[in-house]
Amino acid sequence: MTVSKRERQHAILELIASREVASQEELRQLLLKRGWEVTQSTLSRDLRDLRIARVPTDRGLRYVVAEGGGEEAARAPLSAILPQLFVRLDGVSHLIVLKTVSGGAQTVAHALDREASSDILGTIAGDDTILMICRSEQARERVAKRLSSLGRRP
Amino acid sequence: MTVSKRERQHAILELIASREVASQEELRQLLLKRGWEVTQSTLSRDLRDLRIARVPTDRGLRYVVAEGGGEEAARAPLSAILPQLFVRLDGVSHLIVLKTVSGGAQTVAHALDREASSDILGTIAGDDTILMICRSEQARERVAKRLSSLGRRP
DNA sequence: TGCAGTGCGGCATGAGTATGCATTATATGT
DNA sequence: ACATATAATGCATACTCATGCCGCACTGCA
Repeated sequence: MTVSKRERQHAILELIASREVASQEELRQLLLKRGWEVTQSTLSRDLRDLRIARVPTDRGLRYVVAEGGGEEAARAPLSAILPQLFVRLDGVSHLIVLKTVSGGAQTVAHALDREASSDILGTIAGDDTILMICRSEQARERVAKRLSSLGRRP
Repeated sequence: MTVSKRERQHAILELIASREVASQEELRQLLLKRGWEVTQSTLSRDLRDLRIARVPTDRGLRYVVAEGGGEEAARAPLSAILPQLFVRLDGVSHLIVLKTVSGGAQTVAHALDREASSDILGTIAGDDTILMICRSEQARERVAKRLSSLGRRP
């Protein structure tokens, strides 16, 4: 019964939103009172589907709906995404400006951040442009060289 | 060593912010590589202190920093929000790059703007990174010093 | 009507986390 | 410096959650 699953998950969302639920067993009891009889296993899967997490609060662990409906951006390595998204690159002083295809900046910036290069202090991304702050001009040259070659499609 | 606890929790914050961590055991291994040797118990407590939760994502369960007060934090002074959101800071020339937990950059940037320091020409914030343009290198040093101490959690 | 395909959900159990208790380190008062 | 109060942490274990496997219900199709 697909309908019952949907309704149950809906009930779960309402419960989580309206009270403090600390465990799946507690949630199970609450659902029981409303006529839903399920096992902890099912709740574990429901909570996964609904992206509901158990977060530490002042009053202990509580289930809450994870924000942002979950993060975006595939966690692919730079080498995998850059050839697809790279447009061009330029630099001056400690700075590099990297252009990507429209909407690609955040993805590339995250990939860059994940590499945690000491040459790069940080990145700031808009929609299709990334500003990278490098530790020095030498660092900038190294980074620019590497990104250029990575960005060059295979 | 009280200091070590603070530093360790800071390291955890950075790790969580920059990689996908699926379990406390995995986190323990990562910390080991950086010279921190602790048990899972301690990590459980650290994660509680830092309000880091394990949320379901497309790629499985991952630890993420739970969002702080949100609206509430929006008007709080820098000294109140920075300890919660600060990850690390670095600077070069006239620039400071401040890393925050995911989604924290806008909040911190607003707080910075509200302080209207003449040392800072302006700020640009992405999702988890803020670029601050300072009036001079001396100004940069002053600001960096202050932010570092504010960011150091109590 | 019979059969393959798909999804849901229980059961059992392993994976993963939280915590009471005891110990050791650190801070505070005299 | 010594004694006492507090905080930090490890250990062992109870608690809680995630998941492989299996059966059942339903669907589409020949």
